[in-house]
Amino acid sequence: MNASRHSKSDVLQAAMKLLDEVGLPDLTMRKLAATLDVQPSALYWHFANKQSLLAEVSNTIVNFPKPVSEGKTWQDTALQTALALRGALLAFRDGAEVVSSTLALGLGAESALAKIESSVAISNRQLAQAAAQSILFLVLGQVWHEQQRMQANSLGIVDNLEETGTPNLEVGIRLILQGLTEKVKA
Amino acid sequence: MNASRHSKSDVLQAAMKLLDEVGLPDLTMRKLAATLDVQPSALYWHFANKQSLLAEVSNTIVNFPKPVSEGKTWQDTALQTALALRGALLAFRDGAEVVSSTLALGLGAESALAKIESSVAISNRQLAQAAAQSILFLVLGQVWHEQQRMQANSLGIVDNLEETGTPNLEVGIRLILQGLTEKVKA
DNA sequence: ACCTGAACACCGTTCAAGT
DNA sequence: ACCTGAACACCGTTCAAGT
Repeated sequence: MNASRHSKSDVLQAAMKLLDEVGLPDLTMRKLAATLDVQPSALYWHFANKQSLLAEVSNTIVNFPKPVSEGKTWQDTALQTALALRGALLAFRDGAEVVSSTLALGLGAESALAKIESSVAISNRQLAQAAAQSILFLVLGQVWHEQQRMQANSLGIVDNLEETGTPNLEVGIRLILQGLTEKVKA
Repeated sequence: MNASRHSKSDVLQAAMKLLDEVGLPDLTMRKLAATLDVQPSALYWHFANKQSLLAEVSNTIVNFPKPVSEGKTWQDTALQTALALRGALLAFRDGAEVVSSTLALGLGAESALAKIESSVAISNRQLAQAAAQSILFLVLGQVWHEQQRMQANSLGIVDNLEETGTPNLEVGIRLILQGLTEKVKA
């Protein structure tokens, strides 16, 4: 089906496609190689190891455009940025888990934090950083939860339908922004 | 060294000891069996699978006493509860990752959320729940990050010494509590 | 520049059978 | 009640060699 050779970005694209189709637990180097009609060992010419591959997958997932800030309060911009991150994570199966792990290992996806942090337009940068981190973890945690439920539901596990996805997220973000606003006022 | 047979709680204890010694990636069923002088298959008499084992590990990790609330504002109690959770997660190697995963899969550790939620003594329970979830994800995300850095450092990876562990966490929690306080006042 | 072939050192899990 | 033995169906990764 495909006799030609592959570039690094071919492998990355195939990885993201496979991730979206089968989820993170089934995204193995061997299955990825199979989709490219190649031996597993061939992948190691393009990427040092699986973690590096997943790091680039993560970078691609969180590479969404930063919402414009014209004519909005910084609080609005920050909220929009957080929701844009949520959307980016939801665009790929298990996106939140992939990005969380990469971030925890310090291997990539830092732009997610950077975008949120730059949207928090207050002069106390130390405070802005703490708030941005909080928002980041909140979005990652909530979306991870949400995506896991999606998979559980698709597998027929009934899961006591306690649907509190987006509302809770937005409420949480607003609480942080509210706290920030008060703290800056004082 | 140990010719006697084992109970379920023996296995659980051994799992937690091994986790603390070698970390989550090396906590395998085969290695766990070896520490008990038993075949890997023996573990499956006690636990249906590895996830169930990790769920019980998670439950044990987050089984810390809820701080007393006498003579404190609910904001103080909530903060103390969050910090107690932080301490509980830090008490075991990779504690945050273990608990995060179990929570995401919906297999256990719900008491962590319950304790935080019950400390948020406001009448709007919907709001309290959103805030509690935010605090939970914040603590988990931050401690995960922290524990990963600990391991990276212990492996000699220099890691640009950007030490912002506890301070950021406490700041983030205070922001949420501040936002909550304002919202309740209004 | 990109891939094969073969191997190494592992995994989680099942299941019949033993005591 | 608790465990063994043996197997099944996988993993990630390395490395010499090929084109």
